[in-house]
Amino acid sequence: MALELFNTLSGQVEPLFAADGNALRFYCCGPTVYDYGHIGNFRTFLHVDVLRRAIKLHGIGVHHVMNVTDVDDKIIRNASAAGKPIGEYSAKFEKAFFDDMKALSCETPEDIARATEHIPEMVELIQRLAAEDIAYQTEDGSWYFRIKRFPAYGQLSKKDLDGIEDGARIDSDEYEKDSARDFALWKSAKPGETSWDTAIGNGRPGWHIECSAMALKYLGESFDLHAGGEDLMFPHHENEIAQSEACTHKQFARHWFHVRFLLVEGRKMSKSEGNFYTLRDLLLKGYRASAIRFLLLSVPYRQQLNFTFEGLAAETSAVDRLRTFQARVASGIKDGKWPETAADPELSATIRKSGEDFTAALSNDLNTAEARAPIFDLLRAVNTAADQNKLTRADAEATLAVLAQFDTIFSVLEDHDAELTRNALAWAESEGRMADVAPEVLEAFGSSSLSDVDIDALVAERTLAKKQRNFARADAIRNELLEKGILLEDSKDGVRWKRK
RNA sequence: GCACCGGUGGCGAAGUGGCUAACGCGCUGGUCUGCAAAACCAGUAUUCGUGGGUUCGAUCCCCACCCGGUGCUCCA
Repeated sequence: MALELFNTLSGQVEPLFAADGNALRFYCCGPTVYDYGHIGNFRTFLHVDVLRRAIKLHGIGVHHVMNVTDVDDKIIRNASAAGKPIGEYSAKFEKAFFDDMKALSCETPEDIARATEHIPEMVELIQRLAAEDIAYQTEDGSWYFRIKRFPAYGQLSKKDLDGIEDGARIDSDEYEKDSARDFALWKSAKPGETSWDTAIGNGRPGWHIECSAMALKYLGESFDLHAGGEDLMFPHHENEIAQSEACTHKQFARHWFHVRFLLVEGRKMSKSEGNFYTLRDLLLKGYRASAIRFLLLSVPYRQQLNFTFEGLAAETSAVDRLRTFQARVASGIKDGKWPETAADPELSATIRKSGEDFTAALSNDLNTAEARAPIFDLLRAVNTAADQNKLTRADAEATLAVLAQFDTIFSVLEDHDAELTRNALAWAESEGRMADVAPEVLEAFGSSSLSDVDIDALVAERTLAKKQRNFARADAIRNELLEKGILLEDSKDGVRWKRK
């Protein structure tokens, strides 16, 4: 089934394909590295991750480029406040960003392009625009894009510029622009600010030009898809189109993919609302990275997601159930528990269908909500069969294959959660943020927490007490461990424990 | 103000002009257990914001209204 995706440019769901018949070339607007990434940022990147995984699942290669904006007003402001060069300042948050992406199991793009490493490309682009009289320089040395010279302006965000008042909102240092809507390509150097001395003057790039320059460099003048958060549609992406197409006279990106903003507890996430969360905040509160990923992907990308702590708890349970199920089926194969008899045709068909339904839902404009359903259908059908001793080895293996396919997209079945929480704890320690750590997290993962050896010893003591039918002692140990975040599970194969 | 999106069970959420309105979480009951936990099973919306209309038939189409959210400026 062909992968179909909504295209902001056309306003329609369209088949997605690689124009060169080989790899699908796409660009995603990445982070501005001035602070730690928040869950809103990651909702976008997570859905872009699903997009790239879905493309690959359809047997199409990907060439994914993501930029890192490592120079802009906020970085300059924050770096200067911290008394650091902007490079040192932004490097810290760039590393944090990629660590977070990894924690959320996002695949790494084929190319990561930093703005500061592409100044010559940007300068060249501005020169080409200047040659066509589309870029012009103002008295202070800044360069602007003359929107009047690009009639298609507004095509992506469906804006009719004629209806917008010209002359509104004139910035004090932008008074020289021909039109208030003209946007900056290059900002002339200000005293004390980082700048580059180039053929078009001493200054630094405007925000939009980096993406045009880098996309054209890595993906060519015309490529398949361009992605980002919904807020970037205007003006950022509109400006990218204008700059690039005015220069190349070719269509920039064919397909545009925009991810909607999320709400937190029903409101727009903002620092003033007190509902602003970075990934690290959540990990320190004891929420698992896998549950965060699963929640952020639970609602299709074009739909507003309401991020709540109740939802996070729900997804934690859901991920646990899937993992337990996978372990049950896999260990049964290992132990030779599932007979190698003829498979029940009905069950085999159900297993096959769940895989098909999964890919069909995904092909349908990446309907991640719909794609989850068949996995739980599979879980129920196979568990029931296993309970009734009707699960065969062949069906068990087929089940694992479907789960693996599911996980090529959702990527939540492998459990790295404890390790990721420990990493976050280590970070909090090094940054002096221990006050943000929830007591339970400290209890379960902190330096004073029980070691595996301690736990095993207590578990052994409890098992002995149980054997002696000293249930009071056994229950006391169980409660003691529970208070420290250790959950015991008695099974026929012995006692398992896990950290909550 | 203009524009856009949404309002489906306790919560989240999919979906369709007409079969029993997915799925997850929760809850209730059951199996298991020394008791629990975990796991598993079962049950859990005669109904899809309100009022009209179109239609043989609407949750799904049209109109109006109410509510929530978002964009029009930096933002993923």
